[in-house]
Amino acid sequence: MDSSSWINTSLDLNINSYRVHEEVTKEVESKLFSLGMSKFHVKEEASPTIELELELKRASAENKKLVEMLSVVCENYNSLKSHLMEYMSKNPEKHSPSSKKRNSESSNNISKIMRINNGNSQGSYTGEESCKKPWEEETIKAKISRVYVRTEASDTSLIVKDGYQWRKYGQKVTRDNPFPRAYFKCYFAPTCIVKKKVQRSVDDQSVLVATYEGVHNHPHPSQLEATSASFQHQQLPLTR
DNA sequence: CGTTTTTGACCTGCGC
DNA sequence: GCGCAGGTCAAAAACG
Repeated sequence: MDSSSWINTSLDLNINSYRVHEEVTKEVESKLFSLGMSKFHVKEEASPTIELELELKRASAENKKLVEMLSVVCENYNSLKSHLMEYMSKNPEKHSPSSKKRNSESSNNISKIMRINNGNSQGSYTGEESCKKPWEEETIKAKISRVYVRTEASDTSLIVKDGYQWRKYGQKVTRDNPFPRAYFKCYFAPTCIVKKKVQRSVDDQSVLVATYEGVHNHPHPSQLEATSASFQHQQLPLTR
């Protein structure tokens, strides 16, 4: 269980709630635009302005409600998480890794994350995923996420920079895709069982599709660096 | 010389 | 049961 991914998820939820507000605002603005009104026109024409202001107020109220709902969901989620942790610590033998079975890519397991040119794919999951039942331990272990990374079409390397340390253990050409698929294992932590498959997209050759299986049982290397840096910073006055 | 990557062989699950 | 396809292993090659 990677606690950092849980934290990130709740952060994402907060971001999503922020986006709700942003989207509502944009929606109202686009409505204004479609009606052929700039912000200046709104000031000039009284009756549609009132109507729009009312709509904006209604949207704001709705947004506020959604934010509140999200915070409640987050609270419930965190409480469930702590219950799960408690349960797992009491029954560790029930959570040993399952036998080597092929993980079927069931649709409810897959979250598609589109990221172009950012090179950072560390544990970010959709809100839908964050609401998973905590008792679905196996599902969490087999958690599959996809990351799309745009690269130079001429670049033939299958390297997706995400901060983690990966060791390539195989390459295969699959039937549905003429481009080879590379298989990687995370070796940042010896106990980490996360795997990654990287293959060039059939539709767009400049896009690399990285499929992550499992959840890292260690923090992201960049977080470790930050932690050790802050630790050193705190230690400095003592070493004097 | 140690580490990483490559690549062919082998294993396993699934569909017929 | 058989064949196929995807996934993994491990020896050899490449690299720093």
